[in-house]
Amino acid sequence: MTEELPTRDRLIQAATRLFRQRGYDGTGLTEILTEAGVPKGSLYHHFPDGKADLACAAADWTASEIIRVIDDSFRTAPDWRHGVTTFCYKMAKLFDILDSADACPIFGLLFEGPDHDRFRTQAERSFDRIIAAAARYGQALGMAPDTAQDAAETFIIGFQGCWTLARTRRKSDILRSLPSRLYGAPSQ
Amino acid sequence: MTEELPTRDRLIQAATRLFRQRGYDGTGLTEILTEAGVPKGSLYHHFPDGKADLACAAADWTASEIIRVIDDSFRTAPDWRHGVTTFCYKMAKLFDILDSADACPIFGLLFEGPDHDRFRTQAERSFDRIIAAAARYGQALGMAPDTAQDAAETFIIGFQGCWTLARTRRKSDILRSLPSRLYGAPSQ
DNA sequence: GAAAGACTAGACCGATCGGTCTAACAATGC
DNA sequence: GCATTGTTAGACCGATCGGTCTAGTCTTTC
Repeated sequence: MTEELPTRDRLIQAATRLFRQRGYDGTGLTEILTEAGVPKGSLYHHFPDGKADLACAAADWTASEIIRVIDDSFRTAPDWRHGVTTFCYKMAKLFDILDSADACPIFGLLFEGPDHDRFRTQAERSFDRIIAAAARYGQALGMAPDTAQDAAETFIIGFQGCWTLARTRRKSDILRSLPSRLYGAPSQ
Repeated sequence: MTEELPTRDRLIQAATRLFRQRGYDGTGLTEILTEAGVPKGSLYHHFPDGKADLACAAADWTASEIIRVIDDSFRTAPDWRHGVTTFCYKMAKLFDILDSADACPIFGLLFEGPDHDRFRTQAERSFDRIIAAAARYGQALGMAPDTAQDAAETFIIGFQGCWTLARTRRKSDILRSLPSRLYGAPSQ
């Protein structure tokens, strides 16, 4: 018996994939429904506010996935740099596996969408969750709370910038270059 | 006599503004035309491929504007860090003047649009122009060519990441924090 | 002044858009 | 078996979408 995802999850995952490729406004509900194999009535049942609800769920889900990669990368890391490096290598691998033209739905939410403030708040929450997850590992590795928070922010800022440039150039090596950019910066 | 912009420029600037706020797919031609005060026939005259042409022109124009800020920031800078710092302060000021929810159209192009590869190529070109402009100042300040290129990439990667987080949090201070993140990184 | 090219103007078009809504089916509890 | 709740199903709707196209005006050249 094939493991079948609940309807709601099928919608979220289909939406995540399509929002990644086309952005929020560039993705029509019909495409999502077709990919998820779900009728329209079900969409509004599970997400009463429709497309916007779905987008926020997609961002939450994506943040959770990224946090999972952070967990896998930092759990056994001997130091911060090692954790960051492992994360970048894992994400670079994902980048190669997925179509490299795909964006992250969290970023996409920032740039578009009718309900501007809602999306910005959702993006903020998603970023904050990711940064907090990384900061916890910073602390576990011996950093003071403020230092860990700063390090985590810088890491995620840099990662996000690298992801964007990597997508532009279609080169996952840019993701792998993040640790040396942050921790082996050129001297003045 | 009021200085009146040529039609083409009016279209580009209106598009730049609206793409920034709403993204490519979230912005309709009617809105652009209304804001620019230009009829539809003119749009297709100046931009035969329509909306996509206009988006690419908007990205080019935006890159030129960013390069202008780089020029203003680095022209009299005594060292690299000083140039980066000035740039960040100028952009933070712009961030406060403009609606902070606005994105940069270059980023927007990456996440959406029907003609995917064209937009990616355009974004690549725009980013490369910006990075090259910064790298030239790195060299003028005494860096070896490779080092200057790396420093410029890291700077733009970091800036772009900071811009995104600043937008999420509606705090221009994140932009101002970039130099200390890059050049005063926490030690391991 | 006429011709050609550049540019403006806006009606029209088929397609897609996201949301609404009614009907039907499935699951659970009594 | 019936009632209630949860969930699926898809037709329908008005609005918006970007592009096409014809007609008109303006500018330049001969």
